[in-house]
Amino acid sequence: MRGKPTLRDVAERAGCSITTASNILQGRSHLYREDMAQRVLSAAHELGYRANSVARSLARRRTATIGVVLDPQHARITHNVYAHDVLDGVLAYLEPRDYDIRLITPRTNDPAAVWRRIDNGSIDGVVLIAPVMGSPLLEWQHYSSLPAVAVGSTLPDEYLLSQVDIDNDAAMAALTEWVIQQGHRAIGFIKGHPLHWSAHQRERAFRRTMTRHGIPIREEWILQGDYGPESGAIAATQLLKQKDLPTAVIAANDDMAVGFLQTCRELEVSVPETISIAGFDDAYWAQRMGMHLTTVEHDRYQVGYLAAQMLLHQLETGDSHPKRMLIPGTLVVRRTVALAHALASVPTPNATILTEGGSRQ
Amino acid sequence: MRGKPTLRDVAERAGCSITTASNILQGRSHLYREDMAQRVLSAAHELGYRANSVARSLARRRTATIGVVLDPQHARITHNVYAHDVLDGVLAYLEPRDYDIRLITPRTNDPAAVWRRIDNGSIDGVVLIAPVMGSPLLEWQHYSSLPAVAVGSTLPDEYLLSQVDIDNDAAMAALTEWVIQQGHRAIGFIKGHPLHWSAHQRERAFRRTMTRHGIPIREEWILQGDYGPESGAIAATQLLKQKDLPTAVIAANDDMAVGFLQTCRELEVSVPETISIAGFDDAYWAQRMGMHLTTVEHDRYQVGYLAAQMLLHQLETGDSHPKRMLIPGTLVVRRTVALAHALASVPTPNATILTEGGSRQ
DNA sequence: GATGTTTTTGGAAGCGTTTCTATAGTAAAC
DNA sequence: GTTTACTATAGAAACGCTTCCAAAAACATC
Repeated sequence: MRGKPTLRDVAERAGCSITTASNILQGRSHLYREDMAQRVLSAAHELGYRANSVARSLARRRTATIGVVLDPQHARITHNVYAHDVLDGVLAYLEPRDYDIRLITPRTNDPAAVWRRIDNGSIDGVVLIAPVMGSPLLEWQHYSSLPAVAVGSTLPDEYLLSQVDIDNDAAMAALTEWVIQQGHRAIGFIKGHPLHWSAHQRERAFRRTMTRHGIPIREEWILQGDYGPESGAIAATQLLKQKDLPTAVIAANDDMAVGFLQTCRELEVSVPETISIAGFDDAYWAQRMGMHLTTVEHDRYQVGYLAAQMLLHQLETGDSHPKRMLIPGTLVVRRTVALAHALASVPTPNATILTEGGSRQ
Repeated sequence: MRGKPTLRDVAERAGCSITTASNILQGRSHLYREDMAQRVLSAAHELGYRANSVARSLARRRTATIGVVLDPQHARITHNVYAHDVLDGVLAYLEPRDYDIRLITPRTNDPAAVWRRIDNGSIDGVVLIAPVMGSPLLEWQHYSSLPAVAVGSTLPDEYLLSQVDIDNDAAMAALTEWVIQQGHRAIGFIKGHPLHWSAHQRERAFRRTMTRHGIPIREEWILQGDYGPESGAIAATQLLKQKDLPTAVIAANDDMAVGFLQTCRELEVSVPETISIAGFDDAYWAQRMGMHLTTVEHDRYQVGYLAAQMLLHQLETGDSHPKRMLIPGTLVVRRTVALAHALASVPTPNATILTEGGSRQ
C-alpha cells in the first residue's frame, strides 16, 4: 500500500471484506460480531484511515456540501458586512451538522456560466446571498434544479425561491413611526441603491408611514443614495444647501447615515440639535464611531442560520415549495434623533425598542 | 434517460463511445474528425450536459478545490477584517483558474478532529489563515501531507510551512523610526494579542528601533492590549492616569489606536497636541471615522493573492519546499502624529511614505 | 494486393466508496 | 432430520468520469 490508505487496505489488514469494513466504519457494527468490529476499527486507526469524501459523494449521490454564492455585483467579499454576518450564521448551522461549504463568487454576469459553475454536481443545495435586480443568480429556475434559498433580498414572488430576510418593511415603518413620535413632521429620506429590493422596500415603508400619519412628503428632501458612505455625504451636501431644511433625516442604511453625519460635522451643523438623523442596520463600524446613531438593529447572523436550516429541511424532506421567512428588527435608540417638540415619546407597538443601556421597554 | 444527463447519454445521442465524448468535451477534438466533434458538442449542448465534478475528481485524483481554513480562535468570520481581505485575494487568484474554494471553520481545538475535517480527500491544498500560537492548524505536519500555505502569521521556521505575510517587522520599524523623526523620544506602545506572533514581532521592532536610536524604553508606557478597540481604550485610561506622560503612543494595530483616541476624546486630551498616536494596519472603519489616523497600510488582498499563487505553484510543480514571502507596508501619514519639536521631517529610507493626498514622496 | 503508416475510434480498467443481494453457518422448531 | 429463521459475512454492481491501450479503418507505398 502506498499513498493514502483506502478502505481496501483496512479490509485487508482486518482480514475481512470491503463491505464489512465499510459497514463497521459507518457505525453499523451491530451487524457484526464484537471482535470483527474491533479488528476493523483498530486496523483503520492504525493505518490512519480517513474515508475519501469524493468517492463517498459519488457513491452516495450526495456531497454533504452547500454552496454559498455571492452576487457577482459584490464579488469582493471585503466590507460586505452583510455577507459576513449571514455567512457566519450559515456556517454555525452547517458546520456541526457535518456539511461543508463551497464559497462561490462568480465574476461574470452570464447566467449560463454562473450556473455551470454553481451546479456541477458538487453541492446539494445553495444559499444565494443578496441577489440584486438583474442578477444571474435569479435565473435559478432556468438553469438548476438544486434546492436553493435566497437570503438578504426580499424578492417578488415570481422568482419562486425560498427566502429568508430581515423585515425591511416593518422595521423601517417602525423607525419612521418613532421619528414621527419624537415630534418630527419635516422628515427627509436618503434612498439606498436602486438595484436592491431592500432600498425600495425601505423607501416604500417610509412613505407609507408618513402618509398614514397625514404628513406630506417633500420630494426635494428625498435624496438618492447607493448605500455607500460617500453617497450619504453627498446627500448631506445637497440637502444642507437648501433654504428650507427638514428637522430629521432617515437614511436607508447606517453607512449613508454616517456619511451624512460626517458632512454635518464638517459643515458644523449640529446633530441632533439642528437636524436629527437615523440609520438602519446597526453597522459594526458605525457603533465604534461613538456617534451613537439611532438605528434599527437586525440579526443577520440569525438570517443566515435560519436560511441554512430551511435549506437542510428542503434537502431532507424533498419539499421544494418556496417558503418565506422575515426576521423582525429592533429599534436602537441612541442620540442622533432628538425630540422636535416637548412631546411624550410613546413606544411604538410595532417593534421592540432598545435604549442605549440595553434594556428593552 | 432520467435525472441529469451523463456522459453516457451524450455518447448515445452522438452515436459514439463514452471515451470519444469525454475526449471531445475536454477539448481534444483534434483527435477526431470534424463532424464527430460537432455531433458530440451539439449533443452535449442539446441535453444541457454538465460534467459531474465529483466523478471527475475521483477519476482524475484531483479536485481542483482549495481549502481555506480559519483558525478556530476566530471561527466567526465577522469583523475579522484580516480574513476577508485575504480571502478576497485568494478568490481573485483562484476563481479565474477554475479552482473552487472550500471554506473550513473548525469549531474545536482538537488537531486530529480539525485535520480529519480538512484533509478528507476533497481538496488539493490548503490556505491556513492567521494561525495563532497553539493553533491546531499548526499541527499540519503530523496530520496531513496536503500542500499548505499559512497566511497572516509569520511563524518560526520549525513549522516547515510555506508562508505569506505582511512584513510586520520592517513596517513597525519604519513607523517607529518616523515617529522618532518627528522629534518624539517619550514614546509608549500598546501591545497586541499575546497569542499572535505579529504582536511580538511588532513589539520587537518597536523596541529595537528605539534602542537603535539610543532612546530608553519606559516599561510603564508599554501596555498590554489584545488587538480589540476596547483594549486600546483601557490602555488609554491606564496610561493617562500616570503623572508622567509620553508625547506619542504607537498601537500595534488601528483598532486599539482608535479605542485609545476615543478615550482621549472623552477625557478631553487633545490629539495630537497633547499626545500623538499612531496605528498599524490602516483599518477600513478607522479610515471612515474621519480621525485621520497615522498608520501603516498593508495590502492584505495581495497577501491572499500571492498565497494562492504560491499554493498553486506547489501543486503544479510538486515542490513542497517551504517558502516565505513578506509584503512590505506603506506608511500613511495623516494627522494624529505631530512634530514634537520643530525638526525637519526626513522620510525614512525603509518604507514608502504616503501622505494624505495620496502622493508618494 | 500485400505491407506499412497514420488517423479515428472504442474497450475496459480503474478511481474509492456504498449498498443490494446472496451465501454460508448456526440455532431453533417441528 | 428436514424446514424455518436468523446471524455474520462477502460478492458484485453501481456512481460518472478519465485514460491507457488496442482495434479498426483509411490511406500510402512498393
